[in-house]
Amino acid sequence: MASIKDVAREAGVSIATVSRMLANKGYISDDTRQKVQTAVDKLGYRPNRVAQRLREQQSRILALIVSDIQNPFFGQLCRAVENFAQKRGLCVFVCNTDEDSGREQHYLELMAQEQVAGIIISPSSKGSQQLEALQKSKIPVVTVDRRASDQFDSVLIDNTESAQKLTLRVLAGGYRRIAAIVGANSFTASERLSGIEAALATAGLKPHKILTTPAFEPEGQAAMESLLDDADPPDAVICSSALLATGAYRAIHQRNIQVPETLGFACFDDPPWATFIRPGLTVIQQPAALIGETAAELLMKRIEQPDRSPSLIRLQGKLIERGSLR
Amino acid sequence: MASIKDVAREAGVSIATVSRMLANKGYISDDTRQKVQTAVDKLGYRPNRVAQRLREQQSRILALIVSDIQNPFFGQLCRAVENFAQKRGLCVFVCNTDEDSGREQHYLELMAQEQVAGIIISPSSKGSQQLEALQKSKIPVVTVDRRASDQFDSVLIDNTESAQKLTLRVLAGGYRRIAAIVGANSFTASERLSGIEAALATAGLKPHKILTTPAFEPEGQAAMESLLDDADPPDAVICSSALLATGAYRAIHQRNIQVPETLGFACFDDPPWATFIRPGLTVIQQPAALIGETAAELLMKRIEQPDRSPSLIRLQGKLIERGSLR
DNA sequence: GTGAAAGCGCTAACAA
DNA sequence: TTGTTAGCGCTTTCAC
Repeated sequence: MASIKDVAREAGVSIATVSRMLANKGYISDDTRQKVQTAVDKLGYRPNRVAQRLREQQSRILALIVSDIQNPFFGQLCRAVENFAQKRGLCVFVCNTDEDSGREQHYLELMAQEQVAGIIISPSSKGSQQLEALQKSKIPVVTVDRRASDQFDSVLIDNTESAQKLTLRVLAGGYRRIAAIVGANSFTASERLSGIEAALATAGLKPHKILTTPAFEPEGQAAMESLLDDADPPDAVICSSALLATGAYRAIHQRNIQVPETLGFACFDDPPWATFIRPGLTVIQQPAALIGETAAELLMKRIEQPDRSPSLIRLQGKLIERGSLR
Repeated sequence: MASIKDVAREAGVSIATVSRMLANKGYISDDTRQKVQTAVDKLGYRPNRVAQRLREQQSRILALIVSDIQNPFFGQLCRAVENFAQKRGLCVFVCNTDEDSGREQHYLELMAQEQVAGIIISPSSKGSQQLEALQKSKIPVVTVDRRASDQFDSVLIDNTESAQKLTLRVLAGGYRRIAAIVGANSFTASERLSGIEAALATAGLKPHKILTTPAFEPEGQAAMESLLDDADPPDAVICSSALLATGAYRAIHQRNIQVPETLGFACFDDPPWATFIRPGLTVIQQPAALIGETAAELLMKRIEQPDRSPSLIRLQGKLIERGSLR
């Protein structure tokens, strides 16, 4: 690969001139500009970003660290971040942690070594280790979907309010024995749960049952099965996330239970099958793309002004009715 | 951020010694090793990968360029590539092209500037521009899902054979007026179409109708609607990809058409809603994770031996029966 | 065993 | 308007 030296030699000028001309900095005579351009074209020269990065101490790389890019929510988020980056000539490292704090740690470390300009992360744990690593390396960080500490910029939805909205809708359907399946050790899930409880309280109710479980599909299915097997089963179930809902709905589906008549069902997130079942799934939809875009913008702001005080942006979850509630 | 200089000063040794010790190269006395380690720990030193990269001329970064990471097939593929990379301490740039050759060009260019170690790409076009760019920059390239030229290593499924297998299954259901909705300008789609035609030919049949359309959801829906509106509608439809099938099924769903009785339906890829509809969707499933892993391995081989002749690896598509065919 | 020094490709301060 | 040069942080010869 041709380097700036080759171009300089070819054009009969110094490397500084080539650099200036390419960066459009300082004055360059039309004649020289011409010569350099010709040399660049002839050699197919491309500036080496690695060298630029080392020299400029500024990387033009963003890191996105999430549990799993296959999760449609994160997929959407990723696209939004990537679109943003693309417009500005940035690149994006995508890292999946599978909610494994070891993997998270590994990537945080790696991204620090890579000198990335900033990190957008959905932190898997509130573990102090991770946090320390983030703080220590002075890399700008924005957390999404979850809040790790008030030291970082964060973009999330109004989980509690959205959960209230959804729960009120369940109550409006006449359901009274309302159970919840919620993710374990999850900031988001606990915010949502408190919204559910608050809404139920306004009707003088308590949750019929609360099942707390790791937020994966099989666990969601198992949880729903145990609810259905109960001597006193619920008449409606709310799941705190798409993966849990997917498993839960599978159980409902397999047992041929009538939704919404026998059982009301609703969840957070908008899984891809939500419109393929009958009736469709009533959900709180997160504005994933907007979250991603907002996070990216916030990150750029922090990169520019490292000392601004951290902000917390809450976006609105949207209730989408499709029929899985009476 | 502490640099190797700081560590050297702190430990009272030269930077060469620190470098050697960290890379575990050459002999180092236990005493020095101790001192360096202490300094490293004290300063929280992390080697700067950007500098390493410039010096070693070897980047430890892989690029993954696909149309859309939100497509579950590419999501799975991405995870497989990322898992592979993670194990080896590599990072992955993820780039989405939306099948836009301008965007593809942009990223190819950018990845060359980034000096990535290799590129895994699902090329959106056979456009010569793109190809040239790939060839010119001597970066190792593996194409997945599609073949751009026999100059590159490729990993894909046996599209034609799989299509035959699926079509024979359709025929076995007693369907005879079999239509196909296939992606336009797509290498993969045309391979699949030829398999469909070949299988039909063995039964002395021709496709009842072939609709060629950009492989997106709305187009799939429109195509299916036009088939259903036809005076002589098909009794079975095969879609060449998940996005088309998603749109197509939406049309079927909205019109309350009986599957598999009134209409047999099958497709390539395994959309997430495949098990949520009744009956489930019969598909040719691509081993996405295996494709990703294989591609990553192939890429590493080429990085190590740039001159080995390009190989084409065909993996088997898997017929999964779920009831959408009689 | 260890250190000095060159150089990866680039930008920017300073000189001319 | 252009060139010379230092130096970003690192690895790797080559001396000692």
